[in-house]
Amino acid sequence: MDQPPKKPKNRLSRDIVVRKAIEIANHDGIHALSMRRLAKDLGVEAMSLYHHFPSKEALLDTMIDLVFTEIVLPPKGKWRDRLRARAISARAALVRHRWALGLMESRTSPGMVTLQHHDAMLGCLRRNGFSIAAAAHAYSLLDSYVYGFVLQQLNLPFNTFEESGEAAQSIMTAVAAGQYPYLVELATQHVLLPGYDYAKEFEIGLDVVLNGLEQLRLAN
Amino acid sequence: MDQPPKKPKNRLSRDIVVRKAIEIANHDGIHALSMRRLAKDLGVEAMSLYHHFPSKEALLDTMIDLVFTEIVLPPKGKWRDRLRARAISARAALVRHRWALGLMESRTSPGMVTLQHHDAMLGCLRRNGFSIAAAAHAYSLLDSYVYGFVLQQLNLPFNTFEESGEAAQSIMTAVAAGQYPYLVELATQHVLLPGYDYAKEFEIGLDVVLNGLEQLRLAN
DNA sequence: CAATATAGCCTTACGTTGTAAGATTGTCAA
DNA sequence: TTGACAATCTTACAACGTAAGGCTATATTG
Repeated sequence: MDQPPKKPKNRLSRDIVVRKAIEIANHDGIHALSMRRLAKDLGVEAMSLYHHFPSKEALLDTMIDLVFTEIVLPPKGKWRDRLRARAISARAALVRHRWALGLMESRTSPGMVTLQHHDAMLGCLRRNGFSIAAAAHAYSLLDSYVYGFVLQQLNLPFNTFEESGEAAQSIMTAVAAGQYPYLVELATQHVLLPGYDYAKEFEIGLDVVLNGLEQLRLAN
Repeated sequence: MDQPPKKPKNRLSRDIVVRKAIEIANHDGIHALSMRRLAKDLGVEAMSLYHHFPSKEALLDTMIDLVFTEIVLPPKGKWRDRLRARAISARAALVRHRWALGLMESRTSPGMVTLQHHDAMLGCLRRNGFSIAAAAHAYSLLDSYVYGFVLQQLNLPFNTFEESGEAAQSIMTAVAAGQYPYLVELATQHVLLPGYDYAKEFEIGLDVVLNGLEQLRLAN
């Protein structure tokens, strides 16, 4: 009845689990996140996780909700500045957690935090002269831009231009053959130039969108 | 040496395979698309598919490329009308194939068709008074809006409001408790009203974006 | 204090997945 | 007819999510 090094009893919790899951997804990609891998990183067996989450789906939902927690809507200030800050915050969060957008697509239930967030956004619009219809338009337009920009940023062709793959080879030959002249022009004379920052691209488009929102607001 | 019903020798081909794969994904969801299921629907064994595609990943890439084929950029007309038609065409294709957006995120190589498409878009801008920088901005803004709108449309909260689930229950109690007042307002007084069409929402935002592009064009 | 309940973790097992390796077959050329 | 080659099938394996139930340390109760 010897009692070997008594385990310190590091209990799990929903919070610890989901945080480690996000860590894995951020570090090794969402495909690397399996229940067994997650359990091992927590010093535990796979089935133990099911005492805290009914399924992997539920875990993924919780992860997304936690990402939305990182998106902040400033409570004070001019509506335009608040929406602008929130958009920038949202983009940052979604880029920090590259896996989040891809997960959103297949997720079913929005989650409390997400709903709360949407509600706050609509509130900001409604209390600043946007009619219900205009608020719907603005909400749709602004978030569409943010999500879409991130989606595009995450798999920009230029990311893969420098990659070494079999596919890259055939692409390069096509480029050399004079196909894609405008893509080449854009790459060589703009994107690949030193000092180019894609984040700036985001804010330029964002200001265009915000100008559009102002029109929507005034048009009633 | 009896020869039972001689098989008509329906040979496979990349095209037949990818088309059936899309059919399955459209009909039963992308999660239902396994190599075994796909093979069975083609009257074949799973491993036979690997003579036409090196991996499932390659198959998925090809599927996405085929979706992009459905996005048409009218070759003639005013640039604004062309871009508008393309955006509408793009949204239609991405909604027709709900799985495509979710796949884009994890895909690595763009594929010839996709690159060709991007190049045509840039060409339309460059040949209509957009500077390289302005073309980059416009390209980014327009596609971001389209992708983001579809992403949002595919998992709109309102889709799940009427669903019967455990999660829906807790949401409804929160709604009844007066949380999410602006979401409720939007739902009851706008979205859930007869005659509301989300497609119209898309075109409203699209025109705002196109107005913004015009500004970008004139500003240099 | 001892007895019992229970929450937290583990073991085992099943069906499904993508796909590696190699056998088998059907088709066409010589 | 023979041979070659391309297309298909058989078998097998490791990894996946997770159902069912067992074990054990801690908390609750008498």
